[in-house]
Amino acid sequence: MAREKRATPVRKAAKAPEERIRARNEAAILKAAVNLFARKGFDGTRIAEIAKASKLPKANVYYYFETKEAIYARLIERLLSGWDSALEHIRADREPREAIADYIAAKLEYSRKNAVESRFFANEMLRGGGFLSRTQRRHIQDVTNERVEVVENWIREGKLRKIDPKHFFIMLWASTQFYADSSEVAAMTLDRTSLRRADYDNARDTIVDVILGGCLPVAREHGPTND
Amino acid sequence: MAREKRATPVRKAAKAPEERIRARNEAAILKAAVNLFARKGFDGTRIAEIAKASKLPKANVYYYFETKEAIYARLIERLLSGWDSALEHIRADREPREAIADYIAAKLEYSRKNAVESRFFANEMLRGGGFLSRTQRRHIQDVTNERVEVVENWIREGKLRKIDPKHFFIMLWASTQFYADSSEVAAMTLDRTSLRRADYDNARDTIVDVILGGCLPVAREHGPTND
DNA sequence: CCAAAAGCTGACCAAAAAGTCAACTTCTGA
DNA sequence: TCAGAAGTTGACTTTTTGGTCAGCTTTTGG
Repeated sequence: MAREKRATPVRKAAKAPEERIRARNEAAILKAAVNLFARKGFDGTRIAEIAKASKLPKANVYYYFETKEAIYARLIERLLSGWDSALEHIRADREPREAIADYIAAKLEYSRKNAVESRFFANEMLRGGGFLSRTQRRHIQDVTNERVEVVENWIREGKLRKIDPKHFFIMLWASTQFYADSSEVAAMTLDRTSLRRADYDNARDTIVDVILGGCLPVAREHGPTND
Repeated sequence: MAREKRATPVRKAAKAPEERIRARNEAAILKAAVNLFARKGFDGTRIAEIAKASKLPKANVYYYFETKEAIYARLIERLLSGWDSALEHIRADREPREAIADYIAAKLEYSRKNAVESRFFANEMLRGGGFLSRTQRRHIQDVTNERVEVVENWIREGKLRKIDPKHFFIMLWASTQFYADSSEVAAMTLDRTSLRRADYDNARDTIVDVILGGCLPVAREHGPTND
């Protein structure tokens, strides 16, 4: 179509992309699917369940997605695009104390608000991560290595104690991720039926406190100073 | 039907329990099952897969276990009986530095040697932990609370900084558990295809280093000073 | 040595799941 | 307005799965 579009009548209500039927239904399917995959994993999730949860006939699900794999792959892709967001707090031009505290807070907030996505990813890891493409693995490594260098710089500048940056990142990741992936265990430990906002706040304070105390070079004044 | 263990007591202890046919085959089934459950979860695991992996005909699996649930329940039970072993390092009569370091080392060693069981448990948590009985939940809470008291004592005695004991335990649990449950992510982070013993050793050193630095009261000299 | 108990298993079944399709309705742009 | 594209769906077939069973072999206590 080499013809330019002029102003069309407004009454014809050009629909926003999100309003389009395809976009709406695919979103419904993906939303239902991520919930089920997060709980039951890839092999444990039935297409019929996804259909029921998204309030569409099964045949309609097949109209939008060839296979269960296609749904899963789309979710993986969507998830990975947000992988790096929290890590962006770890920047060379920041003081480690604030940067690390912000990272922990951001990661925990993500665990609280996006528990389903976190669990979905955890499930994929339990499966062995076989669905991740070479490119996607590379991406995770690259993003991590980038931030490892920042930590190494901090150590070189004497702003951080001499610790292994990668295992340090794993600690941060694991400690925060846990509140999403294993929230039941966390709740049990805290004698609750489910986690409240206050629990996440306490988690943040404790993790920040212990991690900073453990990685900042000298005795700090952010804790009790009883000799 | 008549599939219970023998109705009449055995008078002649002919064979060692481990040598008995029933014990041997049940063990084979459970071993195959825990591997599959760990990877694919309860809903994703097929009885036929368990049969194939344990090199027994499917009907033979049913001879030993009524249902898939029965296999799963047995595994849960067996797993929980070993829940507390690592926590036993946390004793009031020990110095927190050594106790915590020993706990971390023991927990990581368990992650390395029993990765499958760890993943099995993680999968059950992802499912929501619905298979845990009230008694089993209670057990987890009791065992944890017992050790929380030890930590509270240490804090009261000034041997530990004032931190939330429960979130502290969650940190320890999460950081060590991660190397089993998400070993693929850990391996990716470390630019490896799979984790080696040296990686676990580095993990232990880093975790002990950071955790002790973050929870012991004053400037301390526990660092390995290896340079 | 033998009878009973325990163990074994191929073949089978009903239910559930995946996957297909043709006929239908709704939407869209010109 | 209207033709074709997009969307919808009940009904269908095929495949997989959980679970059963009758009859066989092996083990075991006496």
